[in-house]
Amino acid sequence: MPSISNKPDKLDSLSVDRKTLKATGLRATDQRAVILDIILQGGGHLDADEVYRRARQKHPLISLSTVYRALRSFKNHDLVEEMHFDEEHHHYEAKSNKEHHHLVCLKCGKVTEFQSSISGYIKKNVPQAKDFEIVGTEVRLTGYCPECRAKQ
Amino acid sequence: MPSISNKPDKLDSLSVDRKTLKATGLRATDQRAVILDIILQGGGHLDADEVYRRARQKHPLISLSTVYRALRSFKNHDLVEEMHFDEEHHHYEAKSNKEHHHLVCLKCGKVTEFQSSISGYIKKNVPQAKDFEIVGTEVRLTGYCPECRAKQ
DNA sequence: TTTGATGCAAAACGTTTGCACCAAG
DNA sequence: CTTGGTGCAAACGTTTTGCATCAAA
Repeated sequence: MPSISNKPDKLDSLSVDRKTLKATGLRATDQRAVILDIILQGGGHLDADEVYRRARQKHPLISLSTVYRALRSFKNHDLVEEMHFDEEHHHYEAKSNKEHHHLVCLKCGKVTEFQSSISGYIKKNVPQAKDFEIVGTEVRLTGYCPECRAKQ
Repeated sequence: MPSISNKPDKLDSLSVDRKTLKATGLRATDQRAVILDIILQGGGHLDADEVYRRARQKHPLISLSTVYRALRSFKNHDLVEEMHFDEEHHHYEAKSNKEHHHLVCLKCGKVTEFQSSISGYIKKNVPQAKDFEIVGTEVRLTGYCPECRAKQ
């Protein structure tokens, strides 16, 4: 029987992250486990600086370049996806098997996910896409979210 | 009767550009006429540096900041659109009234346009988009173009 | 013991800005 | 004349890199 703990599953999820890292062929350092955890638990759409800010709470000595290096490494190993919601930053989210896309509010910046098989629609309806080997579909709708529309 | 010229329509297109600029409320400087011309004739998908390189051929003293300022101004006045094909640069293309999207080859970087009313499809099929006021639809398919697939 | 990961500082990158000047209106 | 546009250099914010050190395997 494992020891009793009143803490949430922080240690557990970090040890899962360690396993994920090893399984992916990366070293299971504290920093990378923390960074991976933040992205997996973080609800997606975090930019590098936000990851850095959250990571420092758990691991105060972590450096920004470690965050960048980890994110790039995770991206290359298909653990996370890099998105481009605005022109200034990259945003990162956990790789998901379900095709989903994003609505970006131009006023408040909020990002809303939705699922839709747009790539299927495109493959069926776009002749130019026939000869292309499509590996990624990024759909980004911009506009104004219900809240911002109401406020104005 | 206008004077005879064996040149192509360079002067003509530049003077059209001047008219466009004035009609838009901008000053018709040589630099801006050249920049606008490059984008209008350039087949789209140029980044700021490429515009700069081409502009220097016609107007050697032009500066990079002038290019950036012109592009921003054109964008704000809806003469051009700013696109995000990759993470590093902005790309600019002439504003078109027809909805079109892009296939980006991950190998050679070539960008292929296609037309498709994806926004219509999304408005019909995505509940989250119902309450959103959509002003822009950017679809970016990544993959490998027929040429690169053949070579490999 | 090997090699990937780290922290720091410095550099690189695309882009923007302050300023004095110029030129279109 | 007025005001928007220009060129230059310097600044900006984000991301990358060189290097010596560290620690996972």
